[in-house]
Order: sequence, then C-alpha cells, then structure tokens
Amino acid sequence: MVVDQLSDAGVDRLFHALADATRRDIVRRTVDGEHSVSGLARHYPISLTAVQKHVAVLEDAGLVVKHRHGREQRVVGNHDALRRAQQLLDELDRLWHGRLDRMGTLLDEDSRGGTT
Amino acid sequence: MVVDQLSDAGVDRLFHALADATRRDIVRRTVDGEHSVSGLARHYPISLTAVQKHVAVLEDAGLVVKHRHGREQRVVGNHDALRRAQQLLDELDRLWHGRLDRMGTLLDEDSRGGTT
DNA sequence: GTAACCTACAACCCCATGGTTGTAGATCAG
DNA sequence: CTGATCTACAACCATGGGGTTGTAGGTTAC
Repeated sequence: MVVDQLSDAGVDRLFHALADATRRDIVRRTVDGEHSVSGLARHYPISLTAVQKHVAVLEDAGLVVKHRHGREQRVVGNHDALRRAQQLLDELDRLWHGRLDRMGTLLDEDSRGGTT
Repeated sequence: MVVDQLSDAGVDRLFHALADATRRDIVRRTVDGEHSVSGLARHYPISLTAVQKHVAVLEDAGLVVKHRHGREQRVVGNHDALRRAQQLLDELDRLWHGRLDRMGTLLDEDSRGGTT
C-alpha cells in the first residue's frame, strides 16, 4: 500500500470534496468541534438541503463523521482523511525531489537513462 | 494574509485539478520532466482533445506550465502549486492541533476542579 | 512543393454537481 | 397532545465537466 495510491478512486472523492469553498469552510468549522447540520447551515446563504449535500460529500470523502445526538446530527471533522490528503501530496512532492536528485546526479556523473 | 487562503477561488481550481486520476498521473509524469501533449496522450485510452483539456485544467490551476518547443507544446510540472496545496492542508492541520491543545487544556483544568 | 505530425478550437452528448422546493418522519419543549 | 425543530429524501432545474468528432493552422521532414 505504498506507491500507487494516486490512482485510487477515493482520492478523487477526497480532493473533490476539498475543491469547494463552502465545504472547506465546513471542514474548518467541524475541526473546531461538533456542529449540527442546521447549525452549520445558518452560516451560509444556501438552503439546508444544500448544506446537507455538502456534508454528505465530505462524509463520503471521509473528511467528516456524522453521529446522532438526540434529534440533531452532529458533524465533526476527521483528522485521518486530512492526513491522507497530505500524504498524497507528499508522494508527489517526493517525485520532485527525486527529479532534482537525478538532475544533480546527471550533472555529477552523466551516466544513467530514465525509465518509462 | 496567511490565514484566509482557504476561501480563495484559485484553491477550488487547485483541488479540482487534483481530483482526477488522469490529471494526477499527468502531474506525476510531468514532474519527471517535459512531455509533449501528444506524448502524454499516448499513455491514456482517451482522445488527444481530452488530454488537451486535462492539461488546460492543470495549467489553469498552476500545477503545470506549457511552453512551445518547435511544433510541440511541452508540459512540465510546477512545484510551487503543489507546495501551495500542501500549505493549505497544513493550514487545516494546524486547526486540528489547536483543537487538541484546547482539549488538553480543558482536561487539565477539569482535573484541577476548573470553574467552566 | 507535399505529406505527416502536433496542436487548437468549435460543436455536440451525456451525466454528475450544486442548487432549489416540497413533503414527511423523528424528536424536543410547552 | 401541539407546535417547533432537525433531518431525510424525492423531484426538478441549470450549469459545468469529461468525453467525443470534425475542422483548421502551424511546423517539421522529404
């Protein structure tokens, strides 16, 4: 489970969930503690249903967890998903460093070819 | 000016660009060096036009840079955009740590018979 | 020159997304 | 019980995203 996580379908969901300002804001809020869905909805100029859908997208991506508390549905951020996203970017980042290293090696020894 | 970058529109483009396996693969390839658009297209079972659009999305997000080289359009990854994405995730990550710190403080005060 | 190649762009399809409204089931407060 | 809240879900609409084909303009090779 090391290398090829970049082509996972869950990664699509993860980054797609982050690709919306409202959803990022919900994450920011739920990182800070539990919030009901309707409580969250009061902060945005969109309908409650729209917020419900955003929360569903976040939950599907694993960025958020819901659990019932009486008649409310409490939403709270999930740190693991964020760390997963960070790891994926780090994986790409490592490729860059590898490239830089290879460029240095080329300048140094001038012997090897690339792979395809 | 460091804090509120989470609600920028460019961030939408950045994460949206990363929310597609083909585009992440293009980034992975172009991190490793320059590739022509048609050269990239040969690796995927989709049309050249589709790849052109993916590259355009990546370019719009800043993850990739194009420049002409003869009749070819060379595509190469842009490290800065990736670092920007990493910084945004780190920003969220910091919120989590802040929360954990506060929870620790609460527990601490509670064990001392705090008055909240 | 002609042919082959690389790219750009317009037009079109299909469907997922983000938004809405409306209805209905639980749950809490009185 | 009654009313107010919170949530869920279905139906619908408009827009954009990912894909295609087709046409056209440059650039290299012959």
